[in-house]
Amino acid sequence: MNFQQLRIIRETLRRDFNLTDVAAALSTSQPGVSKHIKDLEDELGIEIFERRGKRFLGLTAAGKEIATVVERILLDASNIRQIADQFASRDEGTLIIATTHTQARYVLPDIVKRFKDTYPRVHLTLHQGSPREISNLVAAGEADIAIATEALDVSEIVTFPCYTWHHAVIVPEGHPLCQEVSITLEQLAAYPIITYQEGFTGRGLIDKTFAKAGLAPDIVLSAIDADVIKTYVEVGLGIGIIASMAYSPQRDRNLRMLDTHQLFPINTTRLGIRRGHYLRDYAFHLVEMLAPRLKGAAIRAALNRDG
Amino acid sequence: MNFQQLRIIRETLRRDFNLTDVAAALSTSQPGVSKHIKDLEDELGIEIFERRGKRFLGLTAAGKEIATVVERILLDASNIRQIADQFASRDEGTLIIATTHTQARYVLPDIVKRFKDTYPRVHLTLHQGSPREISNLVAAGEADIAIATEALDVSEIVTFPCYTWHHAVIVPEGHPLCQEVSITLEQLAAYPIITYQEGFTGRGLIDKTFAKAGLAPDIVLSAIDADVIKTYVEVGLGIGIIASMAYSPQRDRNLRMLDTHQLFPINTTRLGIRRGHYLRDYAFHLVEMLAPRLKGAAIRAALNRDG
DNA sequence: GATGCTTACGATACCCGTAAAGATA
DNA sequence: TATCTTTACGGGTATCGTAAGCATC
Repeated sequence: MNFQQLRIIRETLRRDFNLTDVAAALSTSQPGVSKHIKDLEDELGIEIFERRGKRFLGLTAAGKEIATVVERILLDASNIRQIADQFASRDEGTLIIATTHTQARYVLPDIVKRFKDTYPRVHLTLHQGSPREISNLVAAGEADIAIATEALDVSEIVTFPCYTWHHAVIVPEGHPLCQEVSITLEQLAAYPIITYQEGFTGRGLIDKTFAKAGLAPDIVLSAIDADVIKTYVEVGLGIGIIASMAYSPQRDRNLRMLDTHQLFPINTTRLGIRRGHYLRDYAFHLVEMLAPRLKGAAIRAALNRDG
Repeated sequence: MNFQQLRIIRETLRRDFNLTDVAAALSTSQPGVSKHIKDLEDELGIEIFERRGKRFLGLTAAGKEIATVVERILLDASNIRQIADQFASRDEGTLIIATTHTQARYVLPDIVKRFKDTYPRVHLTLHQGSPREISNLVAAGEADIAIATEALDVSEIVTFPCYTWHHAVIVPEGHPLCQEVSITLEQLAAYPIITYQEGFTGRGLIDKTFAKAGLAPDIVLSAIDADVIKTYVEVGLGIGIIASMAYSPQRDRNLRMLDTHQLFPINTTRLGIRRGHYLRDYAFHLVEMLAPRLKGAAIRAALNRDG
């Protein structure tokens, strides 16, 4: 048994049992991949993969149990490298954050700037994606930290509350709703609405809120990001519901944000880290910038629980 | 990084940083060991071991963190082999039990017989040793299951209650205590006493019981096993305090066991398994024979908690 | 016929063991 | 001086990549 064999097992799962893809992903030859699998199966005396003829279809029962252990070994192997890097150069290295448009555009810029100032020698990478994509990146160990409001509840990932926020309503300058002192859901539902797509930035809670009130709002456009929403609110397609931090009086001069704190429930943006993943000290500092309440030691402990 | 390097790291800790011993233990050459360590340190860019000149003294700070991960990787590697064996041949394999004299001599024979009948193709090995030795064997992964009343409370080992028992007093036929209806600690303390050594078969509880009653018993002989104790009770050196299951009316015709249930607190014999260790199905059956209350699924869950 | 896996084979690199030298107690 | 580690070197093996062959879709 060697690490290359284990890497091949893992990659075979990720590449949907196509050994040609596996070879490409690990930048080696396809026959080599075949042989490694065969060698390992021979050594263990069992078949790890289900086959029809020469095609690979999936895992055997034994393969399923082995796969989880293989994942853990490879995670630990990368942890050893992380630990070494940590001691070799405390303030130098890489950090990959996977996050959504909302965070990347409206929340992270300040924090990233502070982080870069503190750790100029850390190579910080941001990966933007849908909550689901983010979640997969972190679960696969391809990103260190996920920051999102949705879709982080998978078993491989430990999440921590980061900060809370509310949805707000935006309307064009001079819109009738600007006159109202206290706005109700019924009033909102009377207008065409532009907001996030299902699965993005708390859309689920918006739907639930209207449904609970027995209202069927007319969603004329669902977008992935607040910039698109604002654009169409400006042209008068409807009123917008966005995360409040996406509104800035300076930038959005043609728009008004209405106080609707009481209408929609609280959203919690969470950060997610892969269970068992070793994080560099500077990563914990970033986490503390994001959520001052969270302490490095507590996070380390949570990451190693229930391995 | 490869597995041989990791094995060498682990063995270096176990052999107290003597590379010559490490080479012998892994049956390879000492220069090879040196080179592997150097190669790994170069690859990681840090020193794992503290050195004075050419001598190895201990782990560096980085080495300490890495060592725990190395342990886990090697444990998982052996788990993969176990899983493979499990699927290759469900009722065939090996099982190593580490236990004390008391268990091996008076409790396990029946269970071992039943187990051998059920699983004739499993190679069952018993390792007898002191509680401390047993504990080390299981923690090092050299035995699968520990069975003992003492010394299993180390962090690497998960323990489960197995069964409970009491200490009993044995005296030679015709001893004055045989006349007494209800015996007190004071009466016992009036005679010379023969019992277990410190750290064996509940000796600690015996001492505590007398101390609590303000008594200072005269321990004229401390032995490791009940057979030695019984021998000296027979020759009249004193009265014996042993685990009740060590007495058999048939075998021990020259001795009488006195009912002292109420005098000494309950002892619990526990079984211990290394945290994260994968056990074969037949091992769980043995556990169920030892403690019918314990269920395989619950044990598997406990072994994987708090990795 | 296109895609995907296995077998065959030669070059390379890695790993191991022996021998000798150097450091430490 | 005895013990222990490092350096140096040669032989063997494992790994890798290319090329060809064969199954599956």
